[in-house]
Order: sequence, then C-alpha cells, then structure tokens
Amino acid sequence: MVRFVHPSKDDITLSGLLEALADPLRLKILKTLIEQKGFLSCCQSAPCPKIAKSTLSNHFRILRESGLIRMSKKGVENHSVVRLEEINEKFPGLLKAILKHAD
Amino acid sequence: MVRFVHPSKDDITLSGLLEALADPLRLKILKTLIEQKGFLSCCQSAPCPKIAKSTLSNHFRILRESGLIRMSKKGVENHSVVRLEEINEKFPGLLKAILKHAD
DNA sequence: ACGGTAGTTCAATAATATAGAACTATTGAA
DNA sequence: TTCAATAGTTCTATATTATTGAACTACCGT
Repeated sequence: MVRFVHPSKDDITLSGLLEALADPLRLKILKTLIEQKGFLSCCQSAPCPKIAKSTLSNHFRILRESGLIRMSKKGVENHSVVRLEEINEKFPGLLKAILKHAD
Repeated sequence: MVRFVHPSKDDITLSGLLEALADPLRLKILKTLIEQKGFLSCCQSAPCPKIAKSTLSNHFRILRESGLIRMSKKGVENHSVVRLEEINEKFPGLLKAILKHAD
C-alpha cells in the first residue's frame, strides 16, 4: 500500500508553490484539476500523451510535496485534488492571480 | 560596452515570470528593488554577502531575460529597475499577489 | 598609467530533470 | 486462483541546469 506524505498547511511555503507552478506542465495539470472539480487520476489530469509516466509521476510528487494537491489511492488509480481552501487561507489571492493568466 | 538584451513586453510569459520568481533569492532581490524604488546595483539589491558574484550575475540575467527587470550600465555599476507597468499591464494583479506573501 | 570596483564570461563540478526498464499493487475475467 | 491488463512507483543512466572560482573586461578616480 502506497501511503502518500503530504506537508501540513503550516509547512507550505511560497517558494515551494512558485517552484511547483513554474513548470508549464504542472501549471496545466493544476488548472485541469481545478476546472474539472473532480478527483482525477494522473493520466486524466495530464493533458500530454507523449510524456513518460515516470516523469509524470515525478511531477505529481512535486505538486504533492509543495502542498498544492492531495493524492489518495483509489483502486488502481491515484486521485488528486487541489488543496484550495488551505492554500487560500495561507496565501490569499495567490492561486487565483496565477491561474487567471494560465493559458 | 555591455549591451543588455531585454524581452519585449509581448515576449514576457507567465511561466518565465514564475520560474524567475521561484528562486527565493531572486524573489528577495525583486522585492528589494521594488521597495527601494531606486535604481540599485546588483550588490545593493542582493541581500546576500556569501553568494558568488558569478552566481549573482546569473540570477540577474534570469530576472532580466524573464522580463522582470530592466538593466542598464551606469558607470561601473548595473542599475536595475523592475518593469512594473509592463508586467501589470500584461498580467494584472500577478506581481502584487506574489510579493504580498514574500517574507 | 595605475589600482580599485563592479560585473561578465569561461570551465569544471554539483545538483536536478527526463525517460526507459523493471517492479508493485489492484482489478477484472477465464 | 491464476492470468493478463492497468496505473502507477522506483531504479538507473543520461541530459540539462546551477554554482562556483578564476580569468577577463570596462569604467572611474587619482
């Protein structure tokens, strides 16, 4: 059983968030997760068929370790959800301001 | 004579800005530049005595190439100024939202 | 012309990202 | 319950990027 480690809200840092969102693919993944408002699997939320799955797995790890998403194993898939409330509490307006300009 | 190349406003990208700001030192430099509202030299705007000057030079190049700052040679120094108006026109609210939470 | 200051460029090394291959865990069907 | 397929992780090698010291350039004041 894979047990994912997530940072607590207090451990989420601005630099961590910016670093995670600085990659165009990760930004796109996050945008997709928010727009779909669902619990998407990694492949569903990554609009990129060409990328290696090991690379994708790494991108999700970075998103998770930055505190941006919460992942849980549901059957054979990972379901990811954006930690909107927590991030908005700690950094009000930040996500909205960034995502507003994403593609 | 060093002639700096700056991207035009149209060539400034969100990912470029985020990537430049994802580094804590560069974020701090930008914050310092804005707060001082002056034309600071590299050493003045970098609150970090330990870092190698070649590294610092590289950080300023990244800030410049991302479109965040404009550099000009004044005597023996470089003077840097944040391209606030242009960035605010292209990405309204972005810089403010990020800098609000910087240290 | 000379020394000092501020920065750039170069070359080597350190750190990080990517991707293929092998592995694990779960599901669904024979 | 065995088998194959799916969805992802981990490992290992390679490619890219960051950091640094050293050498170099440009400018200023004397």
